[in-house]
Amino acid sequence: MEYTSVIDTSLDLNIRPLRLLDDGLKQEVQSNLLECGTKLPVKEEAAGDLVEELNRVSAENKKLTEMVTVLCENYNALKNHLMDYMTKNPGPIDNTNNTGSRKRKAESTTTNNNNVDATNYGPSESSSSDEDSCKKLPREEEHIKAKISRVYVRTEASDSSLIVKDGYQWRKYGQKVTRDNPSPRAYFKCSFAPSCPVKKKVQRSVEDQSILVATYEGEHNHPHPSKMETPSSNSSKCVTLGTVPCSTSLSSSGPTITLDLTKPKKSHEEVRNSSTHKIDSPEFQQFFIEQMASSLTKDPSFKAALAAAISGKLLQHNQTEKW
DNA sequence: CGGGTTTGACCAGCGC
DNA sequence: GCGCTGGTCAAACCCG
Repeated sequence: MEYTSVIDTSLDLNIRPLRLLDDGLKQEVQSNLLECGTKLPVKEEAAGDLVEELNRVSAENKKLTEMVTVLCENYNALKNHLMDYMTKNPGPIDNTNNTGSRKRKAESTTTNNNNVDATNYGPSESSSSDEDSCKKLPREEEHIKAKISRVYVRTEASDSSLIVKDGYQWRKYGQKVTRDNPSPRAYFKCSFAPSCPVKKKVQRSVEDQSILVATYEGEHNHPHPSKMETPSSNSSKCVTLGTVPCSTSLSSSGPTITLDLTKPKKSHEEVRNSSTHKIDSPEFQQFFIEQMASSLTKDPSFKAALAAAISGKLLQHNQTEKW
C-alpha cells in the first residue's frame, strides 16, 4: 500500500474561525472589538496605550503562532510515523507461525495488545529500537506479559539525565547505546515494591533531544507512591487532552504539549483498520482539527490570548487602513 | 555502611 | 553457524 500522498496538515484555522470558538470566546472577541472601536477615536494619551496594547497582542499573537506551529509539527511527525508504520505492516496480522516464546516477540506482542507504536511522538522514534516492535508482527501469548505504555516528556535539552519523574521509585539496572539512537537508553526497574514487575526504558528522541521517551512495561502491583505520600510536585504530568492522551511539560519557552497516542482505547487491529482507511479522509482531518480546537478552547488562557490576538489583528488592520 | 549508579560482560533473539 | 543487537547481570564505584 502506498502512503506517499501528503495530507494537508495545515490546520486552516482561518476557515470559519468563529465556528470553532465557543460562545464565551466569541463574546470575548466581540467585546474586545467593541473596546477597540471605542478606543479608536481617542487622542494622543490613548495612542501610547494603544501602541503598548498592540505590542502586547502582537507578542501574544506570535506566541500563539508558535504554538500552532508546534502543534502542526507534532501532527506531521505523528502522521509520518503512522504512515511509516502502516507501510511496514501492510498486510493482515499473521499469527500462524508465532509459536516462539522469545522475549522480544513477547514484547512486540504486548505492544500490539496495548499500544500502537506507530502513533508515538515523531519520526525520531521510527529509527529507534522501538521500531523493532513495529517490524515484528504481533504474536499470541502476549497477554501474558504486561501492557506497554509510552510517555513523552519534554526536558531541557541541556539536561543529560535520563530521569522521568512519574512519582514511582525506579532503580537503574542498565544502560545501553542502541544502534539507531546515539543517545543511551537507560533501563529501570520499579523499586518501590520488591515484587513489582514494572520496567521502564528511557531514551531521548533522535530528532528532538529535549524529549525523553519513557517506555513502561507491565503494571504496578502497588499503589502510586504519590498517593500514599504527597502528590508529586514535579513539572511533568500527564493529562488527557480531549480524547487524546498526552503528556505535558513546562519548558523555558512555555508549556508544551506532547501527544501520546500510545494508549489507544481501540485494539491494535481496530486502530490499524480504522487508521488505514480513514487517515487520509477529510473526516479524520476534520476530527483531528476539531479535537485540537476543542481542547484549546477549553483553556481559558488560550481563549483570552486568542481573543486578544484576533482583536489586535483587526485593530492593526483598522489602523493601517486609517493611516 | 547501605543503597543507588555505572559499565563491561554475558545471554538470547534474530537475520543472513 | 555466525555476527549483530537489545536486554540483563553483577562487580566496582559513588554518595549521603
